[in-house]
Amino acid sequence: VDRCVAHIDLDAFYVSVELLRRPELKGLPVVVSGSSPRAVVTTASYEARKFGVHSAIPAARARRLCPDAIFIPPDFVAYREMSQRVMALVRAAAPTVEVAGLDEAYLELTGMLSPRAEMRRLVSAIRDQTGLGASVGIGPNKLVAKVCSDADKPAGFLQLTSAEARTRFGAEPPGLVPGIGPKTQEALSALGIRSLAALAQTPEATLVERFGARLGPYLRRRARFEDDGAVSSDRVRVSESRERTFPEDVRDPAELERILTRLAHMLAEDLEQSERRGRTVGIKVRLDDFSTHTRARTLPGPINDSATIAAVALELLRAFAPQRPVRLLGVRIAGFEERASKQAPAADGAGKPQLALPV
DNA sequence: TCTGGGGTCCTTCAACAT
DNA sequence: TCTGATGTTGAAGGACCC
Repeated sequence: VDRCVAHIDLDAFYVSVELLRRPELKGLPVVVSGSSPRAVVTTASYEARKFGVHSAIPAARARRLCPDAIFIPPDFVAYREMSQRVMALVRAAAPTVEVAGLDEAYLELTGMLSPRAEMRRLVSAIRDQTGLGASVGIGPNKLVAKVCSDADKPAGFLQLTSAEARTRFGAEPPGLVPGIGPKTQEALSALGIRSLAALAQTPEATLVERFGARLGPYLRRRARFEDDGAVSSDRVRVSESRERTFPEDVRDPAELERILTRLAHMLAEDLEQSERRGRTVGIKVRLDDFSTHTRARTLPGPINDSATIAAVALELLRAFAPQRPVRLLGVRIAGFEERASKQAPAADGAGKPQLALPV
């Protein structure tokens, strides 16, 4: 049975939602980002990208790169609402859909007579009913589908086999492929491996030696565009957190405790509303040198009240007693109790190893 | 000049159980 | 009883993703 998977990705999603409300900005460089001195760009319009403004760069740098850009603060409520409208259309197009963020989804199309036509219809439906543009990739697995949707945007539509993907992207750096980030790419480069083709041809033993028994073979499979990961609808949240980066580092312990208490309340509010309880409460502390530290404690039973979360979090913070100015503080809960579950068979599709690479 | 917020999952290590 | 292999849990740190 030949698999067929599609990946659909909304083009410049946040910016596009903003342009629906403010069409007079169409054609201009538009950037969605927070305004704090430490904010980063969440999305840039294609006009802004010409100036080198991309997601994840500091907003201050974006302003220098493109002083004429229109900066708009993010409105996640609007994006979530629009995302739900789009995903309803996506789910109507295939029985198995994996939503992978507000602006993208995988569709299992195996066995479908005309996947291309179906995806064309879906893109049209999204455009007609929401005004948003989307790019589509189709392939024998999620990896090929994802790389294809990315390669051709905006308004892309690309279908490749694994062999075709190897040919087309062989000269690209390994980081083109999802799952190979900056650290891994750097480690590969140190081995002289600077392209997907080179990675695909590297003996497995070499990669195992450097990256371990799981990550090594995984990297080689990625470069060969092999992927047996399942398109899985029902994914359950494993943890939930609230965190804040301060405009300026905070040293005062009392101030940190007030902030942590507030974060605990925000987290608890959500948990109580959705009637979820967890056993593990943790904190996250990022210091001025950007080192990140976490501390956690598992309680005898599940809880979700703000008093308990705050109490545990404060204890953890006092025990950690940061010795440097703090840039970010967060609180997290995990270990949720089973939800009145219709047990799923946990049909795992091959894990995705990721490894810490010293140096 | 730095580097958000919300997540997932992997690895390592220690403690403990079998 | 001692020792080793092996599994489970929890904690901490990281890599990576959108």
